[in-house]
Amino acid sequence: MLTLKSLREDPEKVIAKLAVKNFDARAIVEKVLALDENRRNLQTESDAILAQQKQKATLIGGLMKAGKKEEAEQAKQEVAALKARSSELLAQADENNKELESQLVLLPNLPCDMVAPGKGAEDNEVVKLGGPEVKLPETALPHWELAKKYDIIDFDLGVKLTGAGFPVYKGKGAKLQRALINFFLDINTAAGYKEVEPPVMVNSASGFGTGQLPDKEAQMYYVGLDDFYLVPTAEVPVTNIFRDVILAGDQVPQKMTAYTPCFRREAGSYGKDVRGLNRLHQFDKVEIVRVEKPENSYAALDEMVAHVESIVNALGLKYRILRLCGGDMSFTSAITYDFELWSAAQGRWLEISSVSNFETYQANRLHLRYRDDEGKTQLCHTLNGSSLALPRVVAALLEDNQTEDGIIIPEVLRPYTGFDKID
RNA sequence: GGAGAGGUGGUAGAGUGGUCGAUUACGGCAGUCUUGAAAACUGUUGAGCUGCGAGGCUCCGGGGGUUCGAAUCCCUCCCUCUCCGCCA
Repeated sequence: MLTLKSLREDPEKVIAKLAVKNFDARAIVEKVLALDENRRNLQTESDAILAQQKQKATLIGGLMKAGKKEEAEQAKQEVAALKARSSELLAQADENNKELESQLVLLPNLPCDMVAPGKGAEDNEVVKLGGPEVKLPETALPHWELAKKYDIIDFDLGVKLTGAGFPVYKGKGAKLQRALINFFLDINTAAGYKEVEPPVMVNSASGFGTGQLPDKEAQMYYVGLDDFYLVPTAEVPVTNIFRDVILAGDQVPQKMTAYTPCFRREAGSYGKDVRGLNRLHQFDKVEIVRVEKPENSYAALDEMVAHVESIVNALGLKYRILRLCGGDMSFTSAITYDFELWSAAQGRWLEISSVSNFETYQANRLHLRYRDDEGKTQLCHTLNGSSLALPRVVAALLEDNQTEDGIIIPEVLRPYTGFDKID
């Protein structure tokens, strides 16, 4: 969430910046500022009364010891009056501050200066086009047909076991999943990211820390009996490693990578956009997460984009990189680059990675700070990116690499798969 | 899941109703000494909110309660450890 300080210092900038995300923030900003002012007034007043109460309590202790019972009784009466007033003020403050927080979390992160305004996906800027052109045989099939033809992914069986969006990978299909996960993890660790294997269920504090709660609650699977959420991305458990942490200056940056299955309810989605592997309720993803000092976070972002691009290049697939416009960016992001692979058989681009800088937005929720050169605590910047999400990589790989006699496995994956063709 | 013991600052570990944001040790930082380092000695060393400042307030796992006063007593939830049960 945004810091109160940034709102107090320049509310008009906040409103103008959020307009880039097509978010009309004026009403909320004004409400927050009023609540903040009220918060400080209530605190000033209650602090003064609490100070008096404490003084008197100490006094009473002395009187009791000295055996001056009557004076002590008198003082107790006085405290009772103070206490009535202070508890009233504290109750008011409590209510005020809850309201303040509930308003504050409604404000999305500010887009950074590089982000252009825009309504939706059609306004995103293509910053790079790469990879080989795709030439498909006459008989080219979409991946869901290929999956059936070679018996490598069974969507119907998943429906039987669980429901739509929970495919079963079989044979070379299953092996390919494992190969991709290992390949991604290896290339990430080689680039200096530390591998972690986090839980795939998190508590609500973690859900709040990265911004899934309260606004995206309906996107997550919820285990009610234990009050846990299935992770929608490894970003949640990995970033929350740093919740309530103050890092020493030399402990920043932190670079982590993790594989997890990801669980998303995707309520209300249907149609050909969700056909096959295009959108699933459970899918595999390898994530990279970084914690940076503010002055380094944009260099880190560029590095992450270049890193993801190197992975995509290694797979030899046609891709493009988009810089998302304000209207298409996520709630918590300050800037996002999306990677898409071209699916010739479907005639559409498939998103396989999203790399974002959150600046202090998550860190403020997480209470993630570092100690600067002067020994002061400062909020860190957090970043993350997919490197990569598997299903659409598999979709593009199956479709773009199909030949008359099978699907060709990219060179870099062969040490992991142990086969060079699916046939 | 059952029984018991616990959760205190970066760490270890005191503190069972009053001047305790908390003894002490270790660690960290600064200084003295030293050619330099170590050792020794001295000082310093939690976080947040608030205030121009002096200062004030809050926080001893979370929440609630008792009391003039709570780290300390009560209730409740969470977590850790030991034993038993179960089990990959």
